[in-house]
Amino acid sequence: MAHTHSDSCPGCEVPDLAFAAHDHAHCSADALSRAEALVAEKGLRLTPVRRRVLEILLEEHRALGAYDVLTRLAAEGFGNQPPVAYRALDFLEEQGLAHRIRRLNAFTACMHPGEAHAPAFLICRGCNVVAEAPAAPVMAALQVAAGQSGFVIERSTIEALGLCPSCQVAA
Amino acid sequence: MAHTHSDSCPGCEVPDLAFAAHDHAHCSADALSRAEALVAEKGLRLTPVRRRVLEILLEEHRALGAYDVLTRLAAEGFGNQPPVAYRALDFLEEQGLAHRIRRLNAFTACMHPGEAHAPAFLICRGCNVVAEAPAAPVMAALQVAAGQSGFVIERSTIEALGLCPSCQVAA
DNA sequence: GGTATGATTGTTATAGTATAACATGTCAAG
DNA sequence: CTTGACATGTTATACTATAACAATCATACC
Repeated sequence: MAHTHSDSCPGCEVPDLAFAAHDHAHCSADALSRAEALVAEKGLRLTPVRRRVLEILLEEHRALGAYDVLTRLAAEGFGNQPPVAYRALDFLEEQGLAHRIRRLNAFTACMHPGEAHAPAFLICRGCNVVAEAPAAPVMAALQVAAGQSGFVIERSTIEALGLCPSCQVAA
Repeated sequence: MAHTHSDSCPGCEVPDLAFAAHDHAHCSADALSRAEALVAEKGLRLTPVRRRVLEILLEEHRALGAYDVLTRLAAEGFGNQPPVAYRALDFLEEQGLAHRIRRLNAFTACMHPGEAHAPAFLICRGCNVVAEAPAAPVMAALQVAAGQSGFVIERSTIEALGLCPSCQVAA
């Protein structure tokens, strides 16, 4: 691993790196190496398709549709049928290396793989950037609301649509 | 309006009525009359299709897919093409009379129309019941998380998948 | 090395969700 | 009674996702 997530990564202390100027090459190389470590640790395989899909997602802080990913895979000689993309995306999601953005029917790379997190997403409708926000307090509040009626949460979806700082200025 | 939401409705004080035994005929008649009042207030029309779609959603505390709704509409002599259902559902959602449950690609009637609320949903994977939970604290936490990076939230999706009390016992 | 085993990928086919675009009909204001 | 806005119906199509099976690859074991 390049670092322990708090040192030497400009912006990693900031809740949502994605909206701020940052060394993107660094932040995605970092996520990739963490991904490899995590998968190896679990005895699973980051095969070429899976790895390439993760790289594709890491290339941007936007969410990509399964068919967007598929198109790029096909152009590189991988299979060109939907299951090829969906299976890799599902694998990445199960391993916590990518997240599904339900509002967009799309997927985005996880920027904090390995750290336990039920993430919250900030989706800018101006530039389409998707940022992961610190969700612990949000989850806590949701747990309280659910607990009042004895409901037990297994998975949760927390997404906010709005405008990032830059796009507010533009508007 | 049958009541002001805090009096005489057994369960209306409970955060999520849906999982508890309650007078469903009452709670849905109530939501319907509130819906009519709200729409009239805005100078809009609760046409037969729209009204019927709302009634269909109110018949259960589950989320129905657009095509489920469409099937029932068609059986009653309304149009049988997707836009008929989607337009009514979109209208209801815009007016805050129904909500889209993104995890399920489905829609559910709003149980608290008129009260300002960015709702949170508890979705039971056992019995498929969907309950609206008090979301103010959740939204507040989300606002804080977003505010840390200057992101302005316009709409949000908060959904939890899990098990309701009854289904926990069953499992 | 050979081979059984399970995981992964490729492919075909189809299911499920949603919207664009245009024609027709309805209603209320003038 | 006509105009204009809104609502509905219809055709066609786009987008998203999965089931089912075949072929391939990797690994562990003999």
